[in-house]
Amino acid sequence: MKRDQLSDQQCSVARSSAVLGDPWTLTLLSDCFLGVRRFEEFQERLKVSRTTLTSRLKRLEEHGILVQCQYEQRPPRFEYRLTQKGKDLFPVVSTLLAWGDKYYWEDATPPIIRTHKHCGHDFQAYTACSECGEPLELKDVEARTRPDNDRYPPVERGPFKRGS
Amino acid sequence: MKRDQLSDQQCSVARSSAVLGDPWTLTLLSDCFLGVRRFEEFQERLKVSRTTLTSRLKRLEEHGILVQCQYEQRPPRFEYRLTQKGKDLFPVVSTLLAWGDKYYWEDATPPIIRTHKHCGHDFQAYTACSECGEPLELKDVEARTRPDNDRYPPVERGPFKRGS
DNA sequence: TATGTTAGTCCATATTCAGGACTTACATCG
DNA sequence: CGATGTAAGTCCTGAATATGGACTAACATA
Repeated sequence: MKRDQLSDQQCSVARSSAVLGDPWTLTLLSDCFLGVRRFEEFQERLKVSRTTLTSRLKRLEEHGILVQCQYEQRPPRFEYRLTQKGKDLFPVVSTLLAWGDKYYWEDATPPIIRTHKHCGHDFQAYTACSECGEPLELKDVEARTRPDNDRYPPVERGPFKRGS
Repeated sequence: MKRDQLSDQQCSVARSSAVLGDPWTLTLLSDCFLGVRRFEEFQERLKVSRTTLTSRLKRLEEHGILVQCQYEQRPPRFEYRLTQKGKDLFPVVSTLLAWGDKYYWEDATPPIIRTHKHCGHDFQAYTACSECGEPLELKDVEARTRPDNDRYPPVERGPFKRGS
């Protein structure tokens, strides 16, 4: 299967991955959340080739995650901004960052520190249940596929069982 | 820059992306959380080429996210299981899934439904602040880079400002 | 006029991927 | 005994994608 066919799968992770699933896109989005908006700035920070950057920005635009805005008339200049759909990726990037901080910096201070203005503390993101607000743990989650989902049938052994 | 050099960057998202940032890896992990463990089963569900699957499994193993366990002596057969580091990716996959459910299924029933055994309800994941427990919102977060982080200097315009 | 800036495009080479055939090491069926 | 089946891969070839650097357009500034 090719990457763009992933968009047609009966699985939200597969569809999301078709758009976000490459190393530059995720890092690029992380930069968006830090306020980066311009081509040259992305290129300098990511150190990705200009062709690849162009294609990633285009894909994110096609999928409605970024919009190109003109910020100068003459000469015509554009920048990229997050749409609401893009802003809604904030939790994804935040949890990815939290995981990276945990496993790639361990006890050291991570390279980017974030403060929650609401409570005034430096924080990490964690994930919780929308219904009861408790932190989400793998062992408390039971997944089932919708009956008509023949593309991703349930696993025989049953999800989340048998130790490691 | 090449993908594996991302692992050396002063940015947790970049490092995480170096390992997870491709469409198959994320979908593969999602299947791991559904209980999938065997080569043939991954291959059949993901419909990815066998060579690519082999390389992804190898990478996840090298990074300590999966371990290969022998589940049968004769003939020797192996399966892949999540380590603790791998299980800690559950929030990442969960938020990615929540985003996909929101934007690719809108009001329809998403293809995979998850129940929180703790409270008994079907749920979606949301992300919160580790210090005060409030749901995390982009506008409440202020990010700063560690002073000695010359690789990812702060953005001039300041993070998270100026509307869209 | 010369140089600089921003947002790209173009091109040659290098790397990676898809899809299918093949392999190894056994178990089972007739 | 020989044929077929199964799981977990490897090997191969052609196709697609990425890299890095040069180049371009459309202006602004010195």
